[in-house]
Order: sequence, then C-alpha cells, then structure tokens
Amino acid sequence: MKFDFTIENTENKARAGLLKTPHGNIKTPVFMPVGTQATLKAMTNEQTLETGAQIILSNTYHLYMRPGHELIAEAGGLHKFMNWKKPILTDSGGFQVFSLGDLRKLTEEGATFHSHLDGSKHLFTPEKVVEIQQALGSDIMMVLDECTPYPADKEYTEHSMHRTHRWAQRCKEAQTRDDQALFGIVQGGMYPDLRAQSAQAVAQMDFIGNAIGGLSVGEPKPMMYDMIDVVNDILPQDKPRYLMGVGTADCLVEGVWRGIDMFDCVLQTRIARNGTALVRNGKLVIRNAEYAHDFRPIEEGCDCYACKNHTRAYIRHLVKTNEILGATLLSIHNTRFTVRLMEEIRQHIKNGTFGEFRTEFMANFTI
RNA sequence: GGCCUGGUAGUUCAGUUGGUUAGAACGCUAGCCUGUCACGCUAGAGGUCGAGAGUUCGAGUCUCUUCCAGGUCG
Repeated sequence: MKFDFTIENTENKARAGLLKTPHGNIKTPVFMPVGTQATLKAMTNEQTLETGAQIILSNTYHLYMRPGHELIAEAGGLHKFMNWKKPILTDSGGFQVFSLGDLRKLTEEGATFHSHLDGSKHLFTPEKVVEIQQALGSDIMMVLDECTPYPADKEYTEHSMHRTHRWAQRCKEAQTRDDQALFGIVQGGMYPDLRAQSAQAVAQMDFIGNAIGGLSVGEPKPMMYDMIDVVNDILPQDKPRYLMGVGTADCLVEGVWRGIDMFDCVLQTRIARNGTALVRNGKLVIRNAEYAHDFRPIEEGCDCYACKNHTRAYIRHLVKTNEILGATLLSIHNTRFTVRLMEEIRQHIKNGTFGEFRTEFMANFTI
C-alpha cells in the first residue's frame, strides 16, 4: 500500500498519526513549509532537513509557468529535479489563479488567466492541473478549486462551491497514476450549512485525504474555528485533514485541537525575509532598533542553527544591510520554530496533556 | 589675488518667468505579511533652503556683503 494513514493517539478531537507516502512517512500533526518554486526560499535542502521538515509544499502554477512541467518531467520529476528525497505536496494552482484577481476568469471548464510573467493567456482545467501534477510527480496532489473570497454573498459562495465539487470529481477521473494521492478540498465560505454540505460532498468522493480551503482569507479567527468544527464533524475520521494556508502558531494549536493533521504556510519564510522572527509568545521584529545591541539568540533554548550560532544584533545587522544570510537564518529559525511546535504538540497528544498545553500556550500568545 | 560654478532632509539631488503648509530617491523609525507573482506593502519622523542685509504685497528663486567647497587664469 503506497498510502496509509494511521491514527496512533487522540486527545479529544486532536490526533497524532502517521501518514505513509512513497517518499517516506510523515508524523502528524505536521507543518509543511512552502517552497513555491521548487525551493524553500533562501534555504538549501540540507538546511530544510535540519529544521525537521518532513514534507514540503510546492506549486503547480509556478512550476508550470517556469521552468515548465515538461522540463521537470524530463529531469525525472520534481523530487529528482530539486533533489529533495522526502514527500512533496503540490498545490493545484487554484489559489494562485484566485490571487491573480483581475487577471483571471472562471468558467465551468476551468480558470482562464494571464501569466504574471508575460501576460500570456492560459487555461487551467481540472484535467490540466492533474496532468501537470502527474508530470511533477508529487506525493500528494490537490484538486483544482476556487478559493472563495471573503466576504462573499451566499449565492456566489454556493455556486462556486458546487463548481469546486464538479472540478474535484473531474480531477479524480483524470488521475492515471496510483503512486500519487489526490486530496479533495472543502469550500463553502463562512456559511456553516454550505461548509457542512461541502464536507459531505467531498467526503463522498472518497479521496485519500481531505483539505479545508477558503479559510484564513481575512475572516475573524473565531469564525474560522467555527468553520473547522463544522467540517471536521463530517469529514471521515480515518483520513488526513489538511487546513490549507494556515500557519500562525495560535491557529496551528487551535487547528490541531479541532482535529486538523496537516498545515502549510508561507508566513514563516516570508516574514523571515522581511526581518521578523517567530517566538513562543508571538513574534520579534528583529529589524527594529531595540535589538541593535541585543547579543542574545533569537530565542533562548531554541535548537536551530541560527539560535545556536548567532545573536539578534548580528541577524539585525544582516537584515538591515540586506544580506542574503539574514533571510536564510530567519527562515531556518522560523521553520524550525514551527516544526518544533508541531513536534511538541504531537508529544502532548501522546501524553494526553495537549489540553493543558493549549490553555497555557494561548494565554501567553500575543499576535 | 581675478574670474567661473556650486552650497536645499542624514546622504545624493529636483525645485518652472519670485506666488499656498519646499519635493524625490536612498537611509532612518515603525506597522503589516496565513494553499507566495513580488528580499514586498503601508505609514511616519527629519529642512530657520550656508550666514547676514536689501528689493518686493510676497524670496529657495532677484541684488549686495560674507563664509565654505570645487574649478580656472595669473
């Protein structure tokens, strides 16, 4: 069996499990750092591995545009192309097409959009997106969906949701390889009844794993948590659940608490490039003047390369002078910080102490 | 010593025939960033326009004096 998901321990709705894939096993709950263009920006594979990352996310849209999925297939697939031996999940491109805004148009057939690089016109259909992801050879592929914006009226949300379901079915039918898992995506905006309906529909399609999309798009957090609750009560217990695009520490803790197994987020590496470090009670804008003479590590007790070798003052200097190493060190730290948080959560679930941990964590967390 | 050319924000510079609270870039200070188009986005602080006098309703802008920097001639 190429894919298998086993839940090892639970604490209320939270689960600690093991997801088997062709490129290795993944201990869940898991945080997947994002390497949009076949690389975690500013990091080598070795550095990424050292953070404890078990799987990375890459992007159909970007790789299709550059260098092209044919070239990656010629290289022997994405794993070989970038020499990453662990699992890879590829996003379908639905979110990128969504974020292109005015550059795209959605029809029943698929999404027509203009390249952000040269303005050329492209069509992403469910079939095309599966074809590309099969050429890339990722372990986990995502169906093409429409990430419903927030706010959106109910009529639009419902229409969009149904189309996402039809696209999901088409993706499933287009799949020809059996060494890649295809995940479905639940939509439904911020309407509990639509979310429930979407969860039902996606569950019935019997994907290997299920994702929740269209959250963390600007809505208040309590609203997002409510949607997760509605959906997770319906999605099958024995399959992995992936909350797409979510990655602030508080959302990770609350997400796992509500039964999510997988997360991905660009935040860790993006804010790193903009001079911010993640720490236990929130964040540290290392770029700020108050750290100019601070010769402590980013976070006392952190086992990452940056914290073991460098000071806040030094990293601030690198950021201020726009040195590449600044982005690298902060990316390493932020990724390790998040992976370590997930490792800690997993252990707490196994010990049955996640509830206490969550209470304490949230009490000390400030945006 | 004579003659030119310049002195405007921390820095490099814009500033029409004199006309509201003198601009930009970079730097500085801060805020933002959640299935990444973008080492990004937004905002803020900072100037008695070298100094002094004059002309004018009004001067960064015109006149005179002076100081400083650079050039050039002897």
